[in-house]
Amino acid sequence: MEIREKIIESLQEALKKIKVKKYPEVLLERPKEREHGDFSTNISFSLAKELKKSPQEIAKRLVKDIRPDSKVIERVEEAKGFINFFLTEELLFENLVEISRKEQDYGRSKMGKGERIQIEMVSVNPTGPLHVGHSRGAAFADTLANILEASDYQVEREYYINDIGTQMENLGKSLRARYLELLGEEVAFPEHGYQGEYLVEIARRLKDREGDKHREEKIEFFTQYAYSDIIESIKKDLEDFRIRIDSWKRESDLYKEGKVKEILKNLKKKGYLYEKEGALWFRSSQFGDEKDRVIRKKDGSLTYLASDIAYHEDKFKRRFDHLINIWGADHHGYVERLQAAISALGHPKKSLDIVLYQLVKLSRSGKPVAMSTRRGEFITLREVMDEVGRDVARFSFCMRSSYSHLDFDLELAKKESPENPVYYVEYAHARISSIFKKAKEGKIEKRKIQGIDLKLLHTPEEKSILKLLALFPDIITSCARSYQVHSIPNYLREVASEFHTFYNRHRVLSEDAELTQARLALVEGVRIVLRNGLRLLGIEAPQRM
RNA sequence: GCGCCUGUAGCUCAGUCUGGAUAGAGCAUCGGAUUUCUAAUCCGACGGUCGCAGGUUCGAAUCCUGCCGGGCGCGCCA
Repeated sequence: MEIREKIIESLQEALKKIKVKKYPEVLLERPKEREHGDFSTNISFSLAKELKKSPQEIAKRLVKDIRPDSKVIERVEEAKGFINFFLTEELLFENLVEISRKEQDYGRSKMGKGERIQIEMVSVNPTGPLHVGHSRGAAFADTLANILEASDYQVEREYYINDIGTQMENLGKSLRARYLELLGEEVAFPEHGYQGEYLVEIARRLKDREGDKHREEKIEFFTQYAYSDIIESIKKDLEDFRIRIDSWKRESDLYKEGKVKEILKNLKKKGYLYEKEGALWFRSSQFGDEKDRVIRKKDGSLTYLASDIAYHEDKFKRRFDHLINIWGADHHGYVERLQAAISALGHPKKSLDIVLYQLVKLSRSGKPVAMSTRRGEFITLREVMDEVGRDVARFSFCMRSSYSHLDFDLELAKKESPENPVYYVEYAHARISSIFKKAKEGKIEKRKIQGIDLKLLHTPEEKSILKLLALFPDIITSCARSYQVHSIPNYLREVASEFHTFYNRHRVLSEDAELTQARLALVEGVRIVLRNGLRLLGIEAPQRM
């Protein structure tokens, strides 16, 4: 049981002695001031009105009735109406033992109860390489997936490939133009063509391998060729960025399997489709969308919405308990209509969550960098990895709320790299590894934690560390609840900071053999938490730097 | 014009969901610390009308309304 729950329980016991119509929810917060305890609650304020007593009075009364579980709560105090809880040392020591016992499992919880969640992530159109904007979404989604897995959800990560439509035709036309160019023919570049250098390279590879034998080939051939080449490079990029994808779903398969037709039939049967001005419309406004949407155009071709609805119905058929889509904020206009479709199909609106992330505002030395896949102006994920490194990129992209507009300056990220938070955290880990190496060299053998007198850890620095380490599971569950990840990097920074402070004031390896053992146990706890936290971010904790 | 996100220290951002105690970090700037397990470190100082104006409340960065600035989106495009 979490510490938090234990405190809440003891408070609820005391609350029973006070008669009110409705008991307010007990909310615990972490006070900013150390003297306000380890946890505090403002519950007496919410009771004040009904009881017609001052919060101070109520708090005092509650404090008297709280029977501090001596194993958890050292003491409870009333202060200006707040109730402040101070944790016992024993609890923190016990927690350290638990960290050491659970090791890589410390921080995991049973929150999800094995529920199946599918996360749709990245899903970049296969018309060009992944660029830096996509990589924020990828890093964010992958980390969120890791967090949910650590919270006992079964997660499938899926990449949805829009591999049909006008864009693919334009891609084929563009490759054909580049190929013919290389063969010395003069061709007009297609109007909506993709101008990026990568297509020239694909054309060159095609020519080098197979010469001019595709001169008369149809567009379809070039589309397929470009598609395979690009999707392979996307897979490689994701792999190198350590993004795991479990399932690749192609839009064209939905058509082949007849699922789009099926969904139209289904919607029609339910009466959610109607003809107007030669087109077929979906009554999305009935389900909260601002207006109805076209699902089949005048020319008979289907819109994206058609296959998207089919796609989501397909997801539900695959029996997930919950769906999460991670989308760039530029797609937010699409959220309502998809939610409308989900409702129309009879699924609870809550079964699909769409988490948006704001796009990265990329700059170089303060100058904005323009991004456009079609014009071929972009910084690729590959370039970011080469330039600032995978770990810096992943950490930076996850450090902020997905809702905040992230500024990412390439030069700054490089220049500041020695002071970059990710190195700060990694450095703490490397220092600890170094201590253990040194201990080994000095023939100091770390004993089992059960036989160590942890009471020797009594300095303020040691206590802060113990308290902070105890919060780790809480941080993870709150991320899992909110579908946000930025508390992880921020928490790790805090852990590293407490460790560095401790390190500068105290020695781990000393003449005092007992104290040495206790401190080795402490820094081992820090090491485990840092490593587990970094793993959630997809970053390997280094032994040395 | 409408919709979504956003505005907190010189810069980049936590905190806003669930109102609470003196609004927190990092970077930058300035000053200090090492005969010691990694100085990619530590300690200290400086720095705030929480965009503006109202409202609700015992209490507002947090909730409500209006306004202003920034980003994104708003097609029978993809």
